[in-house]
Amino acid sequence: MNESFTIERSAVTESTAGRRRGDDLERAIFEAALEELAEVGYANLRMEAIAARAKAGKASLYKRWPDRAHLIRAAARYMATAVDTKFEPSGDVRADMRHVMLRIGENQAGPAGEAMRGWVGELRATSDAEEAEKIREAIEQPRIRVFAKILESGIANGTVRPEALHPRIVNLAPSMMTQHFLMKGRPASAAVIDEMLDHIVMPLVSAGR
Amino acid sequence: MNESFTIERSAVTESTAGRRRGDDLERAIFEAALEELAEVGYANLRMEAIAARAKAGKASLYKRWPDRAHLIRAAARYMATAVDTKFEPSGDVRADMRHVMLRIGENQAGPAGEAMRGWVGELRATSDAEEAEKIREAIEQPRIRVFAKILESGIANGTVRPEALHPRIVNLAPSMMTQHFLMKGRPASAAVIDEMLDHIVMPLVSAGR
Amino acid sequence: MNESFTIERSAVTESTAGRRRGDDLERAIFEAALEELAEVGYANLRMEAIAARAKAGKASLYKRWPDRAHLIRAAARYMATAVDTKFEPSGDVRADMRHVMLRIGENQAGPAGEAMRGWVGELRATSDAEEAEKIREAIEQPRIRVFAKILESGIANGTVRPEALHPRIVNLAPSMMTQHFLMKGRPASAAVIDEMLDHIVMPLVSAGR
Amino acid sequence: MNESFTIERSAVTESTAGRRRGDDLERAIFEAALEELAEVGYANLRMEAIAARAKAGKASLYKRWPDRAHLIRAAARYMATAVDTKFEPSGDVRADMRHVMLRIGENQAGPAGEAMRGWVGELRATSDAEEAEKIREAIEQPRIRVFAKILESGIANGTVRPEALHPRIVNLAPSMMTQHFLMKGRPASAAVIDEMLDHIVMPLVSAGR
DNA sequence: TAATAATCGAGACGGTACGTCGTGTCTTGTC
DNA sequence: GACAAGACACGACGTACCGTCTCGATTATTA
Repeated sequence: MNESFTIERSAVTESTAGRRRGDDLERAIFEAALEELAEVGYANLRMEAIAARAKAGKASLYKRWPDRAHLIRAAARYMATAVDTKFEPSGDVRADMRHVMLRIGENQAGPAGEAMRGWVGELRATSDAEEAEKIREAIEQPRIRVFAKILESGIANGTVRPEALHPRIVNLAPSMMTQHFLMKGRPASAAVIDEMLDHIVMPLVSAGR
Repeated sequence: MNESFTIERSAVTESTAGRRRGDDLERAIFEAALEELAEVGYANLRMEAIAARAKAGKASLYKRWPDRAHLIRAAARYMATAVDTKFEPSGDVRADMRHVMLRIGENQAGPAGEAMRGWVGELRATSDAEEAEKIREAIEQPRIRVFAKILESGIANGTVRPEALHPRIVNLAPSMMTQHFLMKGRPASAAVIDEMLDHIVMPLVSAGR
Repeated sequence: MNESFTIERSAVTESTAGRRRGDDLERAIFEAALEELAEVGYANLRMEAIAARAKAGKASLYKRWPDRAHLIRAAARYMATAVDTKFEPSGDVRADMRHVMLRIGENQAGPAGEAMRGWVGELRATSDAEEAEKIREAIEQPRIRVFAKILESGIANGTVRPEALHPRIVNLAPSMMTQHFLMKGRPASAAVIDEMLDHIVMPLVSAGR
Repeated sequence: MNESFTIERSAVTESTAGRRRGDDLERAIFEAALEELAEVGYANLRMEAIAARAKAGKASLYKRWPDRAHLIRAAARYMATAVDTKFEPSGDVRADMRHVMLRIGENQAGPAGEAMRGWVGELRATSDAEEAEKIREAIEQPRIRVFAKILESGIANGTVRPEALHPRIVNLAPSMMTQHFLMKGRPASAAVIDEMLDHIVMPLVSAGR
């Protein structure tokens, strides 16, 4: 699981001795929250456990975020900045998509997956629709951009038909990954991803049939 | 929201005067649970509120189901028996799919949607995978059957290519409905359904391209 | 502890096979109640435990007595009929008193003691004063009579002064037994009884000082 | 009923604004418990009612005392510190005893009486005998000391015989008060106290017969 | 002797209080 | 002044027992 960022950051944190403040403290809380999330899942997440693991007071948590939901969303955003890095298409559309989908799966297996699960569980039509929309876009937009780039490279070399750039199609692969993860409790395996590509995505986007 | 079944059943229930027992009581609890679910959502659901609305003791709830999750799953199953009735394809594949997808959306707007949201929120890779699989199949199977029937009717009249019966494709439309509902907080509108059909589903299943 | 009456009566009960009714059942409940009382004490007494031990339904208990308190009072009365038998004074006032006080102590060590403890615990100035008075008299009267008889025999042979028949003095010895049992949790030992007699009771009642 | 200490203390409590903690809170709970005790009696005492009256959470009660019994014992000790103040004998033994016995009666009519009733009701030979002994001594010792002082003053002026200092005799008057209160549900009246003194206590302790 | 009524055992039920746990607020003392 | 620690008010949890009620089985009474 995403151990990498934890180690990397904690090195920074521990360099500052004594009592942490401001951003330093915030980072420590995020990492504690994400570790808890990965260990016990959103449904069993306790604010007290996060505070204890971060060696922080509960007040320091509630000063920054009004409740568990907001804290986890912020933690998810914090993590996303480190994870969703660049991706350069190779030209082989199927291989590129497969690669990105596998990476999405790895991400879902970590705290990010649990964060999304919790977010979904508390979402309602009556909730603050605007904020929900923002968060959803924050999750989807980077992925859409990556898949759009892949498709554009395919259009450029003639393997993808131009109409495939329709947003509904561009978003199809990550949507299927999300749906699989939420409903089955674990990310799609490589075999399942292959099926998705061969029976759904590639037939839809391929040029010259 | 699904008031129909409530009225229908309470007629049966109230015919038996005095203290409710066994199935009578179970029905009353289910209906109270579903009403609460629709009103406050899974995240704000309280066992005490269900018991109070059902005019039952908490012990009567805990005697039957070990926790909130089991109760809601059972309530969802109870509801499903009344809702997922037959559907006869007309031969017009797109119209039939559109009709069923709209009905799925209506269903998601009621307690069934909140039940699924709660179920998803508590699902984890480490949870009892077997039971989760059973429940998921109980949700998906009836829908798969309906969509398979629609596609078969299309194959019969030559509007659908035979390869479209692949499970991954058959399950595509309901999956997109689920994904939309979970991530956006409300069911897909008619316009969105039209886009799904025109850009994703119909191109994939249509014969003679 | 008072096993004797239990064995004696259960012989009668078991002679009647099948389902018990009426007085037979009532006796079985009393004995179950007294056994429970001796085992767990009044504070931990459960109606369900009594019913279970008596192999009776709870309704059979509540049909006869409105609550735990009434049941235990009735059980105590039932037991008293067997225990408070006659006593013939020997003429030796101190020895007679000592003997009766020891018997009171034995009685307190059994279910009767727990019954009294429970009765005391629930007594209040605002409670039904009339019934409380009746019960208290039912407990005290037989004892008063015994001690009065002892003192009368002492007056007859000149070892006791006639003024000792004042009710407050007659009741003194059993009162001290009761007080000791309630406050110390166990009946007065023989040594304590000797002290009571030598320092309190005998000096008060003895003639010719 | 002992309103005096309530007012006196609450003045201290209310001086500190905001949320109460530590001893402040403890005092508030004690006073709430004693008021409840006086109103509904030990048998009908509910932890939730005490918490509500003290405007405290149940957890704050259970953090300090494991159960109702311990809380009430602590409350009784708290109250005793304010009540069992000094008493200086006048030399008139009968008048002094009468005065102290009347004060004991007043005390029994308040929450202290209900506390003792509850304590007695839960006492058993099998219970923690050591703690029970401690509590009993805490109740009796101050009284014994007062009565011993009275008797000593009588010995000094020749109205009391020296042998009257035997513990069993010294404790006799308060024991009779306790026994009367427990068995009759209300403290001994002045008339009853006079009888106790004239027929039991004074004859036993008076010198020169 | 069979039918009928009463009583019983078993235990489900609605309700209340329990003792525990987690939330979000607030206070204290430390850095 | 921001922080760690944790006490606090609140409220839901899941459990235990109360006193009521329902059910079918057993027993006594009447036909």
